[in-house]
Amino acid sequence: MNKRKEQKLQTRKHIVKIAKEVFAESGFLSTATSLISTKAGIAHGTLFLHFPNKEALIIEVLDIELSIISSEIQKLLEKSYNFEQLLSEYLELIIRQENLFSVLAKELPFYTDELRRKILFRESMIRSNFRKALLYDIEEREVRQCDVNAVVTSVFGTINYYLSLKHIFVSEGSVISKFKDSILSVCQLLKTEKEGQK
Amino acid sequence: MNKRKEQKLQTRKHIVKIAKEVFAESGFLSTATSLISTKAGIAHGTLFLHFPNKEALIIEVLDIELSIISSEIQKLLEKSYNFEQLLSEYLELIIRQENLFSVLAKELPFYTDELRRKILFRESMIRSNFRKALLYDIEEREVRQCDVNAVVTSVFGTINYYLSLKHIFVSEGSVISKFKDSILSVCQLLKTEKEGQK
DNA sequence: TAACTCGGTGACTGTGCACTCAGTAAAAAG
DNA sequence: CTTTTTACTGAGTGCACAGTCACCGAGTTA
Repeated sequence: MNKRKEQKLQTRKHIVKIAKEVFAESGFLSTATSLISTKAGIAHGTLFLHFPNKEALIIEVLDIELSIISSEIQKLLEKSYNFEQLLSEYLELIIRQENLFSVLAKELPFYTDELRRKILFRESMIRSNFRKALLYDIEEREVRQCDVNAVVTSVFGTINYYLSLKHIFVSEGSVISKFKDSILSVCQLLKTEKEGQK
Repeated sequence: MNKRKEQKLQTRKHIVKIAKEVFAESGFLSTATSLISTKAGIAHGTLFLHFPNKEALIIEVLDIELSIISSEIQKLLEKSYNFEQLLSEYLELIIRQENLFSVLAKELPFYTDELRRKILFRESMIRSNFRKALLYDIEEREVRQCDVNAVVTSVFGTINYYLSLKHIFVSEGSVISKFKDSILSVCQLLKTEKEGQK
């Protein structure tokens, strides 16, 4: 009862590890399960012994990735930055996992409801933190009055745009790195005139 | 030599007409050619008699649609609006063809180079007009100094975001209608303090 | 009218894919 | 040692889809 369970667990872990790599490289939707099994050095059937179907594997991988991201975000928030610094740090976080973020941005419209809900749920939590930061900045008179929701959506939309068309904007390396300053430049518009007018 | 050519032309036109409808409804990528032939009331093979492959049909349909959009944009430009009005009119234009725009926003990352180039070429022309309008506004002191490119990309990114996730934001009807005011609210940030501070 | 042309047909082919299942060998249980 | 359990195998199945081709029949030409 020991050696077998141990082995099975190892195989499962190994599948998840390889799947994570392959998915981040080629996307969840267009990656064939047979590719994962080949890369993992196991039979195709073995995959479906550990996961009832492809989607279950995707969900497993995604849950792991999303919780890692969430905990990183949490760390950022504890430093209680203002909007601009929060955005800057968030962009750095994306850069570190840009392949995955890019895949999600591209494929999100085509996911099943469950997958999409998971992703959008995390995103909405992150957004609410950005809203809070912005509202605080406004109270502190660091930032002009504005439609907080509109600003946050605009920022997320812009990031999403760069990520989903990543391979058009850069042939290799990070899009977000390349356009970080451009994305952050919106913050200048937000600032009250005294500092913003440059 | 007459009746046949006539008939052939009619069939071709009919295919394009039906394809336009089905593609706008279900997207270029996920629409099966067999569905188009069924809806058009012709044999599956007939389709490949008029078009060498699926992509050729897509290109035909897309070229027609894009040129219609281009000419509409041209009309807008002749009225030489400022940035805010131009954006407002552009959003109205999108609303009129929102299904098509939504499909393009979603699928763009997955198109072949040729298809993508066609779409991005039109888009880049439209963007350059937005840049011009914004630069003019800045000269006229209607608008603050800002990173023109960043602002335009941000606006297009936001629109793209709403379009690509349309079915999440609204169950039916137009997303852009719903969020038009929100998208336009960025223009308030652009305005010089005298008017913008509200 | 006979011979030929050609637009249209739809069953068929090939491909890529998720998922299955009878069989195997090694571990666990008796 | 024998029986049972089980992780794993990989050829096979079913499906969706783009694209093909031998054939048909109406239109055109001689």
